[in-house]
Amino acid sequence: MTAPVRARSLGYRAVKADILDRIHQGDWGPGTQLPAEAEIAAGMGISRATVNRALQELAVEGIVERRRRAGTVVRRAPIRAARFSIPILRDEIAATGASYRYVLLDRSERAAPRWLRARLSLPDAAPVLRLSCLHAAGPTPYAAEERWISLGALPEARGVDFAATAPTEWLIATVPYSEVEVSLFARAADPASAAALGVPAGSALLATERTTWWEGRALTHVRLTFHPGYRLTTRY
Amino acid sequence: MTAPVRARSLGYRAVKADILDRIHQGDWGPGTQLPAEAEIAAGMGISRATVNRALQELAVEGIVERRRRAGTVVRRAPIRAARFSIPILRDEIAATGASYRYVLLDRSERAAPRWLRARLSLPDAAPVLRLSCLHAAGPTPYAAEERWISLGALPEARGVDFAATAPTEWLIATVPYSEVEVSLFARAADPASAAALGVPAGSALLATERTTWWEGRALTHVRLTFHPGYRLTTRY
DNA sequence: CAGTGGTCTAGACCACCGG
DNA sequence: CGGTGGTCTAGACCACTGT
Repeated sequence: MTAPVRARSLGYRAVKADILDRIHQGDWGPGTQLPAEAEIAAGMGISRATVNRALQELAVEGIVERRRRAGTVVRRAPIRAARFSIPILRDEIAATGASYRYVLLDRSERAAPRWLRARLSLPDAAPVLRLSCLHAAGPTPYAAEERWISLGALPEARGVDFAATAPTEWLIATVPYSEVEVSLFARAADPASAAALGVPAGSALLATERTTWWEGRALTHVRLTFHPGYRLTTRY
Repeated sequence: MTAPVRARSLGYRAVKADILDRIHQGDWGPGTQLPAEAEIAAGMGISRATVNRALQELAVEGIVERRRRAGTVVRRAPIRAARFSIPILRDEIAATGASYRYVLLDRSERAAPRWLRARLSLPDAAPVLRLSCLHAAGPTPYAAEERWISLGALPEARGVDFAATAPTEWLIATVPYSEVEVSLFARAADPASAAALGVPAGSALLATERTTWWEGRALTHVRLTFHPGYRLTTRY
């Protein structure tokens, strides 16, 4: 008297929802081996390709694990991979309804410090452009940006008016697709960031660092330090 | 004399790589409209379904944007959605090569405080189990866990020996699939966390909070506070 | 070796939406 | 309206891997 899989005939989304329902309701508990694609397809009166797409998405989402010959198995420990979007600040601030404000606080050209040379694989005394900026939601500081641009890789940055254009936006327009490493961590506000954000020095703040390469060559490194109370949130 | 798209005949991955190459190398810059699926397929001598799969993945990754009738367009600002994995601590620590150590620091049953009732939609005076735990990599503290379990939803938690089993692992075994909200933020170490982690109070630490529901009912809420220097990193 | 998922194909119909 | 992507189908061959 087990209920057959309902063929709602709404396509692969329905198939996926059906299977997910069974898993959620314990019908197919962790470790359970699912019927083969062909079997599910036959049972629902649909094509195998449709079942495949549904199962493949469930695999990507970490709900099931699939191996040739071994079949499809419900994962015992769901993969805890959360997807946090790291949007362009302008968009993120605009999405809150506040007006986006950008201020260039400082600009200087200098030789790359050692840690940066190590990070970007730059030669000794490589010239870099250092920018210090503030992104704000109306009157409220939102994030402080410390940006380093390799002038060896991007000499045209010398001629750019970063008081008018935020570095991120210039970079997106100049080198839109590139390889990126992002990391996320907590830091105590240093005096400069604290002043920019209007918080006491030493405050615990969320920060991200992003290094960008293009064709294997390091272009830029940036640290964003967010206002207190900033959170990244996601559901799944 | 433009080079035709190479039909490497290695399947949709090759198609995707081809298209991605063109985008990376500026051949198809931001805002460019790509040929229609049928056109690309014909040009490469392959099936439209294969092209579709390649383009669909590029859309999911935020490289291109697709709309019916309007076609496929290279995004001007790539979506910077980074995927950070939030693994089970035991696995994360084991992956570093250190031995995983778990300690139950405190356990008590009490009425849920107001903030927790709000968070979990609990009635007044709802009983909860509060656990305080430490996860360590060998001798080094790794993360402090403050866990709240709704005893209305999970009364069987009363009988569990959390000195032997970490709450996460018991929960995964008990309610493996559920709805989760995760958030990530920075906080100054309170005295208890600071003591557990062996750092000065007030240190800036990365923390996550996770609330878990099952069939619309809140089960548990946990805050993990990580050791100083903890980073989440991802590449794309 | 045999069963399973991975992928491709050729064709089809539909939903959407810009001109 | 007509072109585009979204999806399904039926069939096929292949790659992998447990038994």
